[in-house]
Amino acid sequence: MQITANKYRTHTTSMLGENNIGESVRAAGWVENIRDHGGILFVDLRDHYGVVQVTFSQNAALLDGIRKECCISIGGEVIKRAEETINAKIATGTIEIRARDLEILGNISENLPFEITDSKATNEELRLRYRFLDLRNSDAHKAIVYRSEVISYMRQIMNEMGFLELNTPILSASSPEGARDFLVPSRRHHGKFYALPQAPQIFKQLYMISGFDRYFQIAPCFRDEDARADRTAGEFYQLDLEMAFAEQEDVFAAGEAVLSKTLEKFGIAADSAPYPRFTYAETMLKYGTDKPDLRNPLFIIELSDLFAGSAFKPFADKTVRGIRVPGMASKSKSFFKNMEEFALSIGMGGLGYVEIQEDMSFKGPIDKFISDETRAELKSRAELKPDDVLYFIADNAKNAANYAGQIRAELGNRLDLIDKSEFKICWIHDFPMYEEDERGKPAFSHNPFSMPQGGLEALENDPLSVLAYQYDVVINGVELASGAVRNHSNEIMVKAFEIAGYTEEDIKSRFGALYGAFKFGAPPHAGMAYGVDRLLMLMLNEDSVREVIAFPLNGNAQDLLLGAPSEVTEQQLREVHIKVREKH
RNA sequence: GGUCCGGUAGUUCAGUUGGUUAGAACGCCAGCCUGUCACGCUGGAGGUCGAGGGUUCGAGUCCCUUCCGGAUCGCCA
Repeated sequence: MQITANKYRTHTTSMLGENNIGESVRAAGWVENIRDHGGILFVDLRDHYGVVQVTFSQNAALLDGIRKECCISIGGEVIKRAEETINAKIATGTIEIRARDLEILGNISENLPFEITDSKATNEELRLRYRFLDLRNSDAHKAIVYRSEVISYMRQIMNEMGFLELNTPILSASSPEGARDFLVPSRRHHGKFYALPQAPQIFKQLYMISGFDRYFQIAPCFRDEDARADRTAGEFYQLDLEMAFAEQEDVFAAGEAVLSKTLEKFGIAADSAPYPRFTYAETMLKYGTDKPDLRNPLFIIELSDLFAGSAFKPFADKTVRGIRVPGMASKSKSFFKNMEEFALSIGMGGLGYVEIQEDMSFKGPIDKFISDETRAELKSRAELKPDDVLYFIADNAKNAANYAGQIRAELGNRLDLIDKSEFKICWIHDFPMYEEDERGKPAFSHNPFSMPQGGLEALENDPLSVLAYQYDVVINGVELASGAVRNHSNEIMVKAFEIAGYTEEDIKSRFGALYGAFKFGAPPHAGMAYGVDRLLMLMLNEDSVREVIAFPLNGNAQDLLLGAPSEVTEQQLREVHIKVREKH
């Protein structure tokens, strides 16, 4: 990190070391702490790169009025520290600067709203209001540097793989499908609006149709939907990629390459590629979710057939799933009671279980409803061993998988079965093209632009049985990427939309750009997009995406630092032909 | 919009069955201290207990309303 020496500094803290001993240097940064020992005072001077200790003795008056977090420039001599005063915790710990002069560069800092060295302990609202102070904290600061380095490396990998970084418009058209758009009123076109892109989807497909072979972009995406811990309000970044003349396997290979190389480069111990794959149907049965946390060793098994005509009403003719929990029978009564309470809290009717005794007999309230034959089948199917517990989840076909998934996740947490240091990656593929909506009609379940497996002919079958070339990457239960082989044929597009209740005219009016472009020869193409913020969150083992974004909106989609969203002047509103209605 | 949890000093929190002047730690201010690096020691300032209303002899504590924050469901093709 070389800098040009100027009146503020000759060295950054990272440039200072034992080879500077005896030199006259100048450093600039912020006062992290002042330790006053009477005859000698120590100042920790922090810059972007690190910290160096500065000492004052006879010239202590230089520090009059100086407070923590003042921005200063210090001139002085680099001194080797005595052996017993070396601080191994900092990179510059074997030296210090004996101050000769001091210049205050900005205002004297006011009392701080929170301690910089411990800012993460403060509530998030206050941190975001003073984010420029929060980001002085070395961990928060490093997260932003790390973000820059990771993104930069991903760019490098994508370039090496022959992808071109191509930009797409920010002011674009509102799309009727998907998330709520952020709208931008037009001044020149009365009553009309731009929309910020939810994703560069249409444009990257248009790039393919334009003959560009491989596209990528670190793309900002905007969605006016409520935030979550793993989902920022308003905007987020994707590593978006698209490939022409590509099949699903080509995207898997490219997607695995960029992810595994990035994880390796940054020292994350993760599964190496190729990543395990699960079809949507498999993961819904085995893990009860389409974003399984594979760190949790528990899994779900199908038991419905064993209880088809059962005397036990709650199981009879229901979808019944089981979860074997090894070696858990010794758990306290309250543990089982609390699990049942959890089950009720998520809407389940109850949560049955049996404990497996030493002699392999079952114990538990519902054992009396289980026949010897069923008991034997359960033992073999669940591979039961003494001291195991077998949980039963029974409900209608629609809810059973979801409930079983939640029970699996809850057991994993309560029994502390999840190794937080692990990084478990998988593909989920073969998503259904359609699902039933509230009225029992087929609706697109994910992306209407995906290619149905089997093409036009497959669309003649029961819509709910049609699979799409649609896939996700999941890490530790977080949906990290999503992608698809795109439909590139108008014939299939018309048919696919017809099933979901749209006419050809609907397509022309709503998705006219793609429909019109397909008419002139579109290449088969496929792609995917990684959530950059989520990936960084996982790599840094943070619980919230907001930790890896320099200036995130808060949970209510507000920027407390700049005060967005804000009211605007009447003049501004007039220019864009907007009248704000009274709130009621 | 629903559900759950929370709001007490600058910050993080404690506060018992409703009962004296609402506490601790860190930070801040003053004094002392020449080797600390979470410096130490002594002293001090700092509170509309989110807001409003109610019950009560008495409310941080109980009730109602409301505002704010977090998690979550809805939503996120």
